[in-house]
Amino acid sequence: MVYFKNDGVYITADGLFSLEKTFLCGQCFRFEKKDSGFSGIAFGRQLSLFEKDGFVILRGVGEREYDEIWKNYFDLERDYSEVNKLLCRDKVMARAVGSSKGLRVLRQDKWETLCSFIISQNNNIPRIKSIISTLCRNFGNDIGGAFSFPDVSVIAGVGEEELKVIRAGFREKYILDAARRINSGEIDLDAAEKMEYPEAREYLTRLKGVGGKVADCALLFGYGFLEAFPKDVWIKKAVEKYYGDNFDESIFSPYGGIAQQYLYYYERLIAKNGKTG
DNA sequence: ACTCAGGCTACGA
DNA sequence: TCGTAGCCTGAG
Repeated sequence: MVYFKNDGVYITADGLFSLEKTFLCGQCFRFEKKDSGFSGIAFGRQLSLFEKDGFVILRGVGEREYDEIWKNYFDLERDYSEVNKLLCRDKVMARAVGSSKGLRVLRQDKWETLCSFIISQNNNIPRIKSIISTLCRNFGNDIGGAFSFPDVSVIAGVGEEELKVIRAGFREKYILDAARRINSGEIDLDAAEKMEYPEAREYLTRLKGVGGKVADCALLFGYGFLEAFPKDVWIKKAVEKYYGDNFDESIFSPYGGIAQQYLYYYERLIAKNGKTG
C-alpha cells in the first residue's frame, strides 16, 4: 500500500522492498548510503529515502511526483511475491531468494542506463561511479546542489578532447559514438521498447562498445525487459558452480533478469561473508 | 612493479 | 566462426 503524507510518500515494504538490496546490487550508480537511508539522483530529481516501521519513505515527495517518476522507477506495481514464488521452484534460486528478497529491479532512464553500462565494461564499481559523477558534474544540469545525468543532445555536442575530463579511457569514443547516433535519430532508444527482446538486443548492439552484456544491462535496468539475463564474470562463475555447463536461463522465464540479480546479490554476499555455497 | 576490474573491437588463424 | 590480444585508468 502507498500513503501520501505531508512529509512524503509511505510505501509498505512487506519485506519486498529493501533499499540496501535494491541500491547495492550493481544496477545503479547514483545512489549513496547515508546515515538514515539512501540519497541519489534519477530523472533529473534528487531523492532521499529511508526505511522505518516497515515503510519505505520517499522524503518530501508528493503524489504527483510519485506517479510520474518513482512508481515506475521502483516498479512498484509489480507483485514480487508472485515473482519469488515462481523462482523458488528452482532449488538454487530458492536459496538466493532467501538472501535477496526485497531487491527490486529498477526501471531507469534509457540513455543514462546505456551510457552507464558502456562505462562499466572492464571496470569496477567505485570507478564507474566516479566517472559517472564527473560526467554529470561537467555536462549535466545543476539541480540545486546536485547534477542531473547529461542529456544525449549535450553529449552529442561534446568534443573528444573535452570528454577526456571524465577519464573513461577507450570507452570515451563509445560514449560519443552512441550519443551522436542516438541524437541524430539513427538509433532510437524509445523504439527499442516496443520491440521483442531479441530484436531490441540486436538493435542496441549496433552501437559501438555495446555487446550482449551491456545491451542486456540496458534492457533489464532501463527498459524492464525482465527476460534479459546479463552474463558478467560473477554470474558466469555462479552459474558454473550451481548448474554446471548446460545452463539455460529460460528456466526462470519470464523473470530471468530478476533471477540474475538475486543470484548476483547472493554470490556477492557469500564472497563478502566468506561463507561457502 | 604488477594484476585486476561486472567487455568490446579488431584481428588472426 | 572461433579464439584472444589490447585497450584507459586507478586501486590494491
